[in-house]
Amino acid sequence: MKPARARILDAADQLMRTIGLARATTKEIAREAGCSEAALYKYFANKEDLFLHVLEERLPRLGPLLAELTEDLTGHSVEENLVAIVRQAARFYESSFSIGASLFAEPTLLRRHAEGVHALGSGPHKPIDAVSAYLRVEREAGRIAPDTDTEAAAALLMGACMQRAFLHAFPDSEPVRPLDDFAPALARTVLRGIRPEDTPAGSAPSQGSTP
Amino acid sequence: MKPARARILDAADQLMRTIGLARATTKEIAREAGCSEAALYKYFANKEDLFLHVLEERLPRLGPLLAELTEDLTGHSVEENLVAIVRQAARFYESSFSIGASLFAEPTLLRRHAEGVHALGSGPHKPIDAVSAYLRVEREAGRIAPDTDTEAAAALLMGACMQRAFLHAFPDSEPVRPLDDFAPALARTVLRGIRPEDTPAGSAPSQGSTP
DNA sequence: TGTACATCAGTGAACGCGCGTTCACTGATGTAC
DNA sequence: TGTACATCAGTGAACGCGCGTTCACTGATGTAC
Repeated sequence: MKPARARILDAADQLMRTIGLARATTKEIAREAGCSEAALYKYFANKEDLFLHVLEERLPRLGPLLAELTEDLTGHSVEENLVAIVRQAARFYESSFSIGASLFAEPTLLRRHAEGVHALGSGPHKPIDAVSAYLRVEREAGRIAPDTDTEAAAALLMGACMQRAFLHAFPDSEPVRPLDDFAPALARTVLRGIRPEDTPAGSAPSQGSTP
Repeated sequence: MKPARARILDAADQLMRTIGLARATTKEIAREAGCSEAALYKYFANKEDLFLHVLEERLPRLGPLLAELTEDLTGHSVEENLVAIVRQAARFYESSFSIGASLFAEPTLLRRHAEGVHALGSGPHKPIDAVSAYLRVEREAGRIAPDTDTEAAAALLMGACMQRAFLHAFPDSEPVRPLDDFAPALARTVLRGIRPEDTPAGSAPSQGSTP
């Protein structure tokens, strides 16, 4: 049997995902962990402290994602890399969205969590930054357009992944597009754009009111 | 002075945005609305009922956004339309994100809200659907590429707007890119793509392992 | 090996507080004659 | 106009319940001699 502390963290994590942060009471957590309520206070100062440790120790890290980006860049095409990035990101957001979102119900907890995350030099903008950094490398290498707004491209890709996680977690919602279909579609759209084929690559599609 | 019912809804809406759903107690709502706690129960069956009415009557509608899309399509360029869409969507998500997110702390409330929204024929996928529908019109008109994946393009644009709202609501986060900069950057990137200029428009950038 | 004590993980039961909700009530406004 | 009654918006005070937290305790395991 796992040590009690780990069981408590697992239980709290599990309950936050199922019955929600608001209904994850000390009684329920203790029941799920198979211990007494008093035991919670042997390992954590109070309930908020417990939740902060769940967030720190149980929320998926985006380190692996970032690692997958920075290595073997040139081994594959840009499109292949983008597909891999989108797949990873979509999974990451899918596994962390509902817990992350529920923090907005308790701004105090959210703030404390944000401080902790900030102190570790991390933050919710990190995935976008990482993708943007990857794209800058590709731009230097001449594998994407030299005037590419890498931040915008990264925001588009990561945003779509996060929104997909949101739609997935929303009840009674239509099933989301399968990842095997979603990831290539995003990569392809960002890479090629939606401009009609006969438009010259260098010209701006809209010129405003120039005569 | 406003009628009591409206003041109560305003107070609850306000508190959900500031101190959060979890701390928006009947006592606080009554205080903010300038009435007794008992008065809440003259207008709403219980606290959950009150919150559901806040969501229904105080959350911004996306009707205006949808309306702005469907009229005067051809009066402007595709890029101009996309910029307008992104601006509207970003504002919409910014004003509804924190309340919407906090519902994930109370899955029962979220489910009830989802049922209500579903019964009205709406849902969180509606903005994406609306943008996708707009893009299909442009595709029929030949103003964007005939093989455009309109759903993917819409998911990219709306996702980036929602993620921006998330980053904006997250504490201690770096300031988000101003809308006047953000909206044109997204529109331009989706329209043009990030492919290098010398790549022929018709050819697929990656061909996999074809010899 | 046996005995006395120390350490440690964990508990049952109680605590007080804040919550959502209800109840009998009040004072102001409208209405009939 | 005055009087008696009805309606209505809203309240003060209390209610019981569930919550997070604490306290004195227990039984198992380790340790010294």
